[in-house]
Amino acid sequence: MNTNYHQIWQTVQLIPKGKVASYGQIADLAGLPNRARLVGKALGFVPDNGWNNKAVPWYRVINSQGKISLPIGSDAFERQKSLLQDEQVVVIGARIKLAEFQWQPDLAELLFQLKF
DNA sequence: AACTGGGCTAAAA
DNA sequence: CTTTTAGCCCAGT
Repeated sequence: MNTNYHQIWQTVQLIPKGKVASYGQIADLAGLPNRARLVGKALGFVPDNGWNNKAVPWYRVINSQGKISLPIGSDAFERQKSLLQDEQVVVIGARIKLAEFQWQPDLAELLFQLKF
């Protein structure tokens, strides 16, 4: 697989349970500025069934407006919403409440984990 | 070598 | 609050 995808998945794994981050934020932290769309694409490849959905918590990534980016009412949307709610994240409609952008990574720790 | 369409964004209306 | 607009970048085709 693409190196960029690994960089992205790796960064997404750093989002703590019960918190969320935006596509752009993940792109920046992964060292890929201005590539939010790539993050969306990369997350689309993460299997959401069984064991793997906890290895890479794709559902903790939302858009810059604080909302779930998937089409409202789609299966994928409902899946993301319930996975977030399982972690006590409040979701009203597509909008995330209480957990918006509250993930503040420790930069030193982040860089360490990314093996920079 | 184009061309296209995305799980995007910031700013403006 | 919402929708639009105009940038944006690149993997896949």
